[in-house]
Amino acid sequence: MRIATWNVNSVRARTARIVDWLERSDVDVLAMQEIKCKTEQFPYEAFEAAGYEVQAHGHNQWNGVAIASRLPMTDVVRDLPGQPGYANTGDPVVEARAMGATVEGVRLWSLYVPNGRELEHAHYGYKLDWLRVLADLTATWRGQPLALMGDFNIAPLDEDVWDIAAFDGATHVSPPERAAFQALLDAGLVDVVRDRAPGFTYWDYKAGRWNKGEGMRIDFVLGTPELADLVAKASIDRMERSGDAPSDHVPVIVDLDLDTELDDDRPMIF
DNA sequence: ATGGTAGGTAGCCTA
Repeated sequence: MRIATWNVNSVRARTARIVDWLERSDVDVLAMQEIKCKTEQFPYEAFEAAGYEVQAHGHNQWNGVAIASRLPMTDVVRDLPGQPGYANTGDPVVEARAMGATVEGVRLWSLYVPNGRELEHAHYGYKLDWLRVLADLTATWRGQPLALMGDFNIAPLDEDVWDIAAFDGATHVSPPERAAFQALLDAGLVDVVRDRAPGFTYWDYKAGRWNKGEGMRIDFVLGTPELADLVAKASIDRMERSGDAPSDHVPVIVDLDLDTELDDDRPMIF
């Protein structure tokens, strides 16, 4: 089974490009982030015509996640249990940043971690709170094949940005953010892509970052040991950053060898 | 060069 994650930066702005990529890449399950539309606005028909069922979760023009699969999805869950909310003013609102589904006995989450904006911004504290909840949940999800897939908006290592000196005082590389990412690993997850596929996953539209090769590695697939045991291969499709109207992120792909025997008697934990 | 671009939306917000 081939699974992938991709911050598509508006599913409606590049529907054909995404569906074409899915078919061409022989992907079974795609976790999308930043669909930038309401659940009911998702372009379901184009995906269904290509043989993919879609479960989407979007409240408005911001954020939004979805999972497209050509294998049956079960136990679809929207939002993290206990997911913190955010609002610039007024009461916090739980944003559409997480959804889970089970495919072929593998629990998958599509996650869009808050950006953080600036170190002094309330959004930054929100980001850290969000990651704390995710780490606490991760501890309860252990013992099953599970992958957290998405845009984590954190560059864990200095080499994950084009020039660490350019990030002095910036989000995505600050020690608290990196500690929050490490907490996910400490909770039992493994980055199943890093040792198999080097390179960046995101290049800002601004300042010609793509043309200058100035990217960031902020999209990840983090798996439990049970998931990691199934991984045969991983890759980053960096050429998806080129061409006509690309997303600023590219797909991250993981191949799972499901011939490896799974313990079907083990109960799934949500 | 002290900055850019892109999407959703209809005035700006977000990244």
